[in-house]
Amino acid sequence: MKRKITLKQIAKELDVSISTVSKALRNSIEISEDTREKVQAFAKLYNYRPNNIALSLKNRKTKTIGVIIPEIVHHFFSKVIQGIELVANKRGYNVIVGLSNESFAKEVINMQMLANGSIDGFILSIAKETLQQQDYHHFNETISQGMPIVMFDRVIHEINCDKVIIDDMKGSKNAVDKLLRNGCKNVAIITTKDYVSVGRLRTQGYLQALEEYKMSPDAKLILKVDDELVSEDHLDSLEVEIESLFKENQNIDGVFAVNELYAIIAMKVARKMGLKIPDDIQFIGFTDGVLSKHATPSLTTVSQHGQQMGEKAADLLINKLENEEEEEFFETIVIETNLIERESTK
Amino acid sequence: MKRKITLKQIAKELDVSISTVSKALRNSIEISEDTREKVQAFAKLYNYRPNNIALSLKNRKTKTIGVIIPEIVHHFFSKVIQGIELVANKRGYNVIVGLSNESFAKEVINMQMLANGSIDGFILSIAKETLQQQDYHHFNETISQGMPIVMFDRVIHEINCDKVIIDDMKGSKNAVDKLLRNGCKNVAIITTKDYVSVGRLRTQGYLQALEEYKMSPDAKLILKVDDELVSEDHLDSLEVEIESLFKENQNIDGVFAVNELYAIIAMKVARKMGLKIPDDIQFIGFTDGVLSKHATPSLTTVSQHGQQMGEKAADLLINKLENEEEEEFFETIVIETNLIERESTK
DNA sequence: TTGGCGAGCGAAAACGTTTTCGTGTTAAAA
DNA sequence: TTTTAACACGAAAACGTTTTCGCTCGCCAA
Repeated sequence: MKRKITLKQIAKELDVSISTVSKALRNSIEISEDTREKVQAFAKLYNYRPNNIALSLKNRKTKTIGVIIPEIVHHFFSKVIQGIELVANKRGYNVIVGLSNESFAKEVINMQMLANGSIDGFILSIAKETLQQQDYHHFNETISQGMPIVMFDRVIHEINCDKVIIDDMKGSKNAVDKLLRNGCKNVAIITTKDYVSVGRLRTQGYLQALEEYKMSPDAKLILKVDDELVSEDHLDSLEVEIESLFKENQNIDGVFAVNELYAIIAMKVARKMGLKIPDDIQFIGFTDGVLSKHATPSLTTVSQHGQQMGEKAADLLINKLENEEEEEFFETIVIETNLIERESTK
Repeated sequence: MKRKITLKQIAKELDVSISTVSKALRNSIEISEDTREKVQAFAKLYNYRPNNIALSLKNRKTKTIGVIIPEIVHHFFSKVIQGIELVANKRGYNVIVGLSNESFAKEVINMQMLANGSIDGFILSIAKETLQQQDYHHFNETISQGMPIVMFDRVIHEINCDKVIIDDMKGSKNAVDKLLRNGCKNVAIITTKDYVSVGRLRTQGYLQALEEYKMSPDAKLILKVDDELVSEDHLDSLEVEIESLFKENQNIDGVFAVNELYAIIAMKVARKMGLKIPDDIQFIGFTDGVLSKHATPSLTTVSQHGQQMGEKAADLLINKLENEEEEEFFETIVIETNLIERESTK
């Protein structure tokens, strides 16, 4: 149960000064070859590694980035983390995660826990509650204290920081386009309440596509789901809502859903009602995940490239961290979406 | 772009010593009420928070736990992280994640990165490659340096540390039991190569169940999948293998798979071959996830309670960290599995 | 007057590094 | 012999805390 060995102990054992040991280990030419070899051999024997915390304190940087996401049991977010971790590790950084659980309070607390020196910068996606309350003081405070932030997916454009997003509007427009091109005459959308920015944008894309096809939107075909319903197991009521949407609008022959779960559930309802997919009705979901790929029929989706978003975000952050130039220049990277065609569309 | 304020700066501004500021902020009775109030007001104004790194260095503990898992884009592992994060935060700890990607080298490197003072202890699940190579020196070294480890799910019993596991054998025995009770006469198993301990144990449970029903196992009904095939998109060959399993053994009327993906794919193949689920053939998978719940038909599974595993592991680790008693006493907690019955069984 | 005591505060060490700036020794140059 | 330069190394500061110990008052009792 020996503690980790330190420079001081090595110095004592070898009867030299701490500085000499430090320099010897870093191969300084100041130190004679003799001493260098002796020290290095000893250090190797005892498996010496510099204490990270001490280095962090000295260098005033931790080589760690903090990631705060709304939830982790979620294909998209875990893909993003995978991407972040990939480039972070490649560039010598660690990743520390915090979950907000979509709660404003937890987001604030988590940021405070990390902002006190534990990390060099943040990568985050904003909690729904924060979006709803529109209280962004914690972001601004963090930034004004000199800690860079990169936001992804759910961002606030008014905040001065780097961002990585997808073109939600274009992505969903393309999807709806596809349905219309495939001959759908009555395309419904299953979306979220408007305060979730991505939901709003995806709805706009839907409307744009219709407009381009000279079709006027029908309010009855727009289902705005209250998020409370999606919390884990309250999906039954969502099924009911979708079922009544279908029953009251028998002419629906295409459905675009703003996430894969909604789409999968809608497909289930349709099948239960005896509809044939994709002959009677076609489906496209947003956010490609494991469900879409392995459902039957497999679901055509708009891929968000979560991992790529994570990689870009990490690169953006680390670039900022390692550029001392302080140029107050913020980028917004837009990741291209693409449509992955599967069995749920013709 | 002001830096975070430090004790030293406060001391200078108020023309007192650093010690006075520190004591005043911690409400020491050594300091007069006057001074205390003055200091606290100033600190509040400038939003002072003690620097975490400095505290870590001084206290020789970081209040951070390191988690190393094979992959994160995986329902089970992300559930575990969620559990870890939940109790860690509740008890004042942060969580820093490393991904091994099932690679021995990455596991070792990640552990080294973190073991140099960044964290107080590890929670981990072992990479497949490590299990295969049976090289565990990095675990033993870490432990002998006084850093506690808690292993979960994929563990090595020979290593002296706390563990959180499920009773894989019992879980799968129960599942196969269920199939046999439901009238299945020829139950196949889709499992992994034996070096993955959980795969091996689950296979044993399958054999036990058969034995109890006085049925002799049939080697042709045991499909050991090579993991290479499961890497992302090489699932086609898995489908082919399963298809030939079914074709060559037309009498199969029950399938037990050691993870949900295998089960889902097997169901797909069965359906393609015109079999009715659960009338002609019944399915049970191990590891409950999002796929099982939303597949059609939904899949009966053995739930592993990932979140609970994470919570237990975190509690175990933090207890050890906060108990100075050094009693060299290691626990193994076994989480009960339970069968979640859905549409894929009668 | 002296001694003692408590209140209020500061100096300094410690955590483990890195780095700057000496300093002493030796060998070469003058 | 004296000066100089190179060489090899050590002392100390710094990063931001907390905490122990000691110091200086002022006051009270003897």
